Amino acid sequence: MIRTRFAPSPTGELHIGGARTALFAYLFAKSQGGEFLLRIEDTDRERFVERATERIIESLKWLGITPDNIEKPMIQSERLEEYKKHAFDLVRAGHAYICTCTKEMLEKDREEQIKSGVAPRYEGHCRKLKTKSEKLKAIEGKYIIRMKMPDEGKIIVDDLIRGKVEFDASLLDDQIILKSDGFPTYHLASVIDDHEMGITHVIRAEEWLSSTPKHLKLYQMFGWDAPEFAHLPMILGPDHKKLSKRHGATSISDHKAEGYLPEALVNFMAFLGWNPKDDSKQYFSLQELTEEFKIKNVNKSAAVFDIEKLRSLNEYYLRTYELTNLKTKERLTEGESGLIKRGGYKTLKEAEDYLQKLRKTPEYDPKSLIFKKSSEETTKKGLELACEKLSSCERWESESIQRSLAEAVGEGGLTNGDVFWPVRVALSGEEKSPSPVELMVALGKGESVKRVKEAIKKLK
RNA sequence: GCCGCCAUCGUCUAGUGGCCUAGGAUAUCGGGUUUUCAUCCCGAAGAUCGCGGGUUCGACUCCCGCUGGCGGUACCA
Repeated sequence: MIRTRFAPSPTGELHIGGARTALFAYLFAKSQGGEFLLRIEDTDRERFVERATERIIESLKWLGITPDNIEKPMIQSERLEEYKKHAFDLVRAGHAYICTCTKEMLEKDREEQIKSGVAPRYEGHCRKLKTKSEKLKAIEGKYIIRMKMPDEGKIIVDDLIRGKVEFDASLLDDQIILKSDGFPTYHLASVIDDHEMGITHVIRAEEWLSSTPKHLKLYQMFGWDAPEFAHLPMILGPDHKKLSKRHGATSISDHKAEGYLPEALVNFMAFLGWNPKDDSKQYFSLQELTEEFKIKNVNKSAAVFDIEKLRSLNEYYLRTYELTNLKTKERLTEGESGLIKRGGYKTLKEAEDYLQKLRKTPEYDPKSLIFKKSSEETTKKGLELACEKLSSCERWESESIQRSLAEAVGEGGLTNGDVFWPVRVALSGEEKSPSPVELMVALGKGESVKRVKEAIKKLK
C-alpha cells in the first residue's frame, strides 16, 4: 500500500509552500488508494510555537486535505527514547560516534575550510577515537552523536521527479544525528519515523534534495529499505525570491481571512508545478485532482506565486458555489448569497464589503437616476409605476420582481432604461452596480420599496 | 567558496527531433450581449523558446560550455 506523509514543524501557521507539499503528498497517495499521514516534527525546542500544531491541522482540514491519522498524528517529542536508542545502535555498529567538540572549535574549523575552498566537513578528533575507554570517557560529559559519512564513493539519489542525482560522499559532513539536549536532528528522526510509519514515498520540498544522500546512508546503516523520494519544485514570490512573509499574506489562515475559498486555493496550489496536460480544463475539485494526479507530470522548475491567478480562480469558485454552501458557511441570507454568486467579486471579503455598503442608505445625485437615453419626466413615471407594482408584489423573489418591473415598463409604455436604471440607482446609489432584481432580493421588500419612494421624492 | 537543482509569452504552463510561421490559461487592450457594472461570447497584442557551440537532412526538443536564478553547505527543519 502506498503511504505518504506531511511532516511540518510547529513553528507557526501553515504556509502556501507547506500546504502545496501536503496537497501533493495527499494527491499522490489518494490517487493510488493509499494513505496520507501527518507527523509533527517538534524537535527544535527553540523554534517551537504554542498551539501551532492545532493551527496547522485546522488549516489542513479547512483545505480538505485531511490526514488519515488526524486523530493521532505521530509526534516526535514523544519518542525521544526511541531516537536515542537507535542512535546508540549506530554507535555500537561503528556507523556513528560520540563527539564532545565545542561550538567554538567547530566554527573555527569551518571558517578555515570554507576559506580554503573545500566543503566544510567535521574532521575533529572525536571521529578518530578508537578505544572503548576513550569513547566511554566522552560520554560522561555533554556530547552529541554524529553519523560517519564515507570518505569516498558516490551516493545516487533516484528522484521520482528529477531522475538520478549523484553526490560525492567525501563532500558530505558527519551529520549530527543526536543533539546535546537529547533531541534528534531532522535527519535521524525522519528516517526512523518514515521507516516505522511504513512510508513508501517521501514527497517533500526541493530544499531537502541535498540532504537526501545522508538519509539514504542512514537507511543503509540501519539495514532498512529506503522509500522512494520526490522533491517538489520551490514556490517563489513575485520577485523570484523564496516565498516568505515579505511578500504579504502567505499563510493559509491569512488567505481564509482575506476571503479565499479552500476550493480555489487547492485548485491554485495544484497548478503550481503540476498540470493535467489537458488544455481544455482549468477548474478541478480536490476529487478531480485526485483522479488526474500523476507524479510524472510534476515540473522540475520553481513556480512564481501569482496572486492574480488565485483571485481569478477564486472569483470563479465564488460565482459557481452552491448557494446553500455559501449561506451556511458565511451566515448570509439567501438574497445576499445570491448577490455574491452573481460574479465579479474576487474574494468573499470584497463581496461582504459591498454587502455592508449596500445595507446603508445610499446617497446620490438625483440626476444620476435618469438613464442617458431617458428624461426626468419618464424616469419619474417609471419609478412611480415600479413602486406601485413592487408594493403589490406578493412573493418577493427574483422572478416575480422581474415581472413587476416588466409590467411597469409595459403599462407605462416605457423602455427598460426608464425603469430598470432608475430603480437600480435608487437601490444602490451607484451608476455601476448589480441589477435591480438582485439588489431587491438581497435588500428585502420593505427596504427596497422605501428606497424607491425616497428616489421619487428626490425628483420632486 | 564548494555541492546540487533549474531555465518556453508579465505569470502558471503545453511541447519528449519534422504536426511549432510555438498551443492553452491568467493578466492587459479592443468589440459584442446587457438598464449600468459584473458574468458570458468574439478578437488583438504579448516568447528572436537565457546565450554560445556542437550532433542531425532537420532542434524548443539530444550533447557540451557559459550565464542567470534558486536550494544546500547549522547541536533549524
